[in-house]
Parts: sequence; C-alpha cells; structure tokens
Amino acid sequence: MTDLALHLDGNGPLYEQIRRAIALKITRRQWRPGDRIPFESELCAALNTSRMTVNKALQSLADDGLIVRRRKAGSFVATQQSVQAPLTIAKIEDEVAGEGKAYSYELITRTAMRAEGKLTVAGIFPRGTDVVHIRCRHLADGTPVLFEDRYISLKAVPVAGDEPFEATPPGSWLLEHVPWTEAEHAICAVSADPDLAGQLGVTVGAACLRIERRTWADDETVTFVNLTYPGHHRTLIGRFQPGQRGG
Amino acid sequence: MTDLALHLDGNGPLYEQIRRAIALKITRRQWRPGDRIPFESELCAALNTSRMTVNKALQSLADDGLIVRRRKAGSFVATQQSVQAPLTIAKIEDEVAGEGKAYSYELITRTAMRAEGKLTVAGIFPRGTDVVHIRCRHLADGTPVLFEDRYISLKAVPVAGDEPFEATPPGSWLLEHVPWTEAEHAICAVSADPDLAGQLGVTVGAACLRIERRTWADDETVTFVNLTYPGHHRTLIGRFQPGQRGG
DNA sequence: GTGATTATTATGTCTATACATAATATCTCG
DNA sequence: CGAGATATTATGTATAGACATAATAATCAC
Repeated sequence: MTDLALHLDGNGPLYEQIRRAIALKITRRQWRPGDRIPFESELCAALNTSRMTVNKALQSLADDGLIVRRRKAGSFVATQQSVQAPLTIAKIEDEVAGEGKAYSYELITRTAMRAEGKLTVAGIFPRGTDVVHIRCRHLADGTPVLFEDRYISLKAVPVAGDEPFEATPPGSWLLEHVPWTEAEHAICAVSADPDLAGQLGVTVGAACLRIERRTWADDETVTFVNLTYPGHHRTLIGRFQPGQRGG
Repeated sequence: MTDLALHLDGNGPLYEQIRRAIALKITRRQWRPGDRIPFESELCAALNTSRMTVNKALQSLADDGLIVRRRKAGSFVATQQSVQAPLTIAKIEDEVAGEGKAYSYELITRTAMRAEGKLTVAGIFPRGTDVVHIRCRHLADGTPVLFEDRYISLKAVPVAGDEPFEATPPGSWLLEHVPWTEAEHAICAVSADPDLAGQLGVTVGAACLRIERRTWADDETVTFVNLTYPGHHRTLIGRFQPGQRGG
C-alpha cells in the first residue's frame, strides 16, 4: 500500500490540491505503478473533506490515465505509464493567420469519380461509392504550406456534388455543412514525389510530414484526407503535465 | 440563443446522456459556434434533474473544448473548432512487444560532455551544464525501428553519471529514476543523413518521422531527446470522438 | 453624462446524504 | 471440499442545499 501523508499546497480549489498532491506522489514515484492508493473514505478522513470532493480529484486522475479505479478493490496507480500529449490540429486558416501571414487557397483539381482500386482496397469507401476527389493547396504569404488530397463521399454528403470548392477550402466547407462523430488520425513521414514537390515548392525526395485523417458520421465515412506539410517547416506541438489538467 | 428540446437516450448515467445530447446539438450544428447554450438552471428545469448533474455534463464538455463557460454570462459553443486527438506515445518496449516481436536494445555511444553550441543556442540547457549524451537504437526482431539521440542533465539527474546504459534503455531508466512534471513535444519529418540511414537501415535521404521531446522537473530541464522512426514503417494513431469522453 | 458603488446572476466549489452497482469475501449446504 | 447463495464494500451516480466568485447590470452621486 502507501502512506497517507498528503500535502495540500493551499492553491486553488480543494479538489485540484488533492489531485496535485496525489499526482505528485505518483510522478515522484513514492506511490508506484500497481500500488493501491488510499480509499476515498481514508482520504476523506485524513484530509477532513467530503467524499464528493475526493471523488472529483480521483475521477480526474482516472480520466487522465494516472490511476485505474476498480469497484470494491480500490484505486491503483496505472501500470502502463505511456506519455500522452494532446495533439491539437488547428484549421490551417487559423494557423496561418495566427502567424500573422496572409492566407490563400488554390484549388488544383476537382473530379467526380467512383471508389475503386486503392480507395476500396484500403477499405475507405465501399466499392462503387460516388466520391468527389479534390486536390488543393494552402499558402501563407504566397508560400505553400500544406497540400491537401481529399475524397468526400457523395453518399454521406450529397450537396458536395454541387460545391465547386474554387474559393472555399473543403475542410472548412465540410465543418460548416456536415456533422461528424468520429475521426481517426495517422501520422507518417513521406518523401516528396515530383508532383508533391512541385505543389509544395520543395525538392523531389524531400521529407514531408503527412497526416491521414478519416472522418465518420454515424458509421459512414464522410471524408478521407491526406494533409502533407513540408517537413522542415511544419511542426506539431503538444504539451502535457501529468499533475495538471488540460493542455 | 438555442431551443431547449434535448433528447436523452436513456443509455448510461444521466450526466453522460446530457453530455451526449448537447454534444450532438453542437456537432449537428443546431447549436452553432458562439451560441449561448441554456443555463444550468434552465437545463435542470427542462430535464428535471439536479444542478450538480447538469454541471458535471457541462464541465466535461468544457474540459474537451466543445463549450466555453463564463461566470454570469453563461456557456457558449466554442468558436475555435480545432480537431483534438489524444496522441499516445507508448514506451517502445511495450510497442514492440504489443506487435508480438522480440524487443532488443543497442547502445551506440555514451559521452559525458558540457552543454555548449547547439544545445545552448536552442536554449535547451544553460551553457556549461554537464550532460550525458547517449545515442542508441531499438530493434524489433532484429530490425531497427527507432533511433534515439538523447541528452540528460547531470545537474537534474546526478546518478545518470554512474549509469552505463549498456543494457537499460535511457527512456525506461529515466522513468524509473526521475520524476518529471512537464513534457513538450514537436513532430517533424527529416531526411535520413548517412549516419541515421545506417542506424535505421534505410536509404540515405529517406523520409523519417521525428519526435522531439523535452522533459522538465520543477522548471529544470531533465532530458532532451530526438526519437527518429523510419517514416514508412511507423505511424502514430489517435482517435477522437467529440460526443464522447476519453480516447 | 460619467464614474464609482451596489445589486444581481450564472458558474465554481463544497458538503452531507442516499442509493446503485460490481466485485470481492464469506457463508451454507451438499 | 466445492458450488452456489449471501453479505460486504469501494466506487459510481444522483440529489438538495449552501456559500464563493467573477462578471455583468443597475443605481447613485456628482
């Protein structure tokens, strides 16, 4: 088990103090992975607080994966101590604007087609689904910062068939017009082929960062997109503090 | 404002139902960014529940960035609708083991040195800080899957000076021996230089995925590490559901 | 009108209590 | 001893009430 001398620092709400105190015990390895931490009732007694307050602190620790809770058994320091970082992918317009640069958008091609070959082999869309294929790029002060290669399901989003996407980036348009319930991301590095190199203004073979995103609405794939950034230029930053909530 | 016809689906705890119902309104764009959503008191009355229950639902929505709450003013649908994905960086040992492959580790070099030049220019360590520089790689079934280039501050972790790191990967060792309070990540793509290409068994110039991580303990930098994966092989996946908690 | 003061109000936090639920421990009967 | 029934217990959820806090709205003095 564990000893029970928790130090509350007096800063901020009580449940945050309790959360911090326990998180500190864990990060300082005084309470080690697998250890049972004191019961809610014990913490209540020791800290002279109500159970709801202790419960709020423990729930938030469980939400962030620092502890695991089991009815009747108690709460335990999580054994798998992976590093979690909240990866925030901002809208590219906001990102460029945030850097004080002028955002612009260029549609390259827009093609109506039917899903077959790679698109179905990868299990993205059912064979025969009508889709719109869009290739476009995003620029900051005239310099390409993002190449976008996107497929939109016309089954899930019929109105996309009437949208030219000449002035409106498909990402923003989709956010405005279609609800989504789930998204999955994969990140990888790719070498620029001649086409991509031309679109992004980098040398052929240059390393680029790619985010693949697949978005669903109610079990139906809405859109599949490859977002490719020049590798040297673009970085994604996350920050994580185990003893603190949020980003 | 917004209408107030929330549909509770009857599945699971009440606060989750309320959370889901509101998240649905937002993702379906019936309540739009900037809209004020009903006050806690209004929701209580409409749903015939207690304020604490409604409060729990709204707090959790605020935690996940779907709404913003302001005292006296009310709660509002968040205007900046960025996509958040929980990026989980597992310990490489666990990752390899999880794929059913045999994990192994190789120390390449271990050098004691003093921080200067690039290390201080980047503001990582104060000039003159004693550090240990470790280069090593991680293999799955004998194939390199990760090259690690790490600096550990001897000021923050004096015992690292006595650790050879010949059998123990520095990442695991640090997790075991040093508490940390904050970490920052950056992700980018790099081209493999001849050295890196040799270590990872890829061709020179191949695109690789790099995670830079800087870790602090109480405002002092503990370690700075570049983790480089073969770009084609390694992907990081996050999943996110706006209407649901957790990852 | 304008600035300072006061009132109002929605959220933020905390308490005490109650019952539900799931997992464990104990008991009972064959 | 062992399988099944029963009791126990820590967490999970929900309630009602109280006061704190911060931001807005209203009021008052000048």
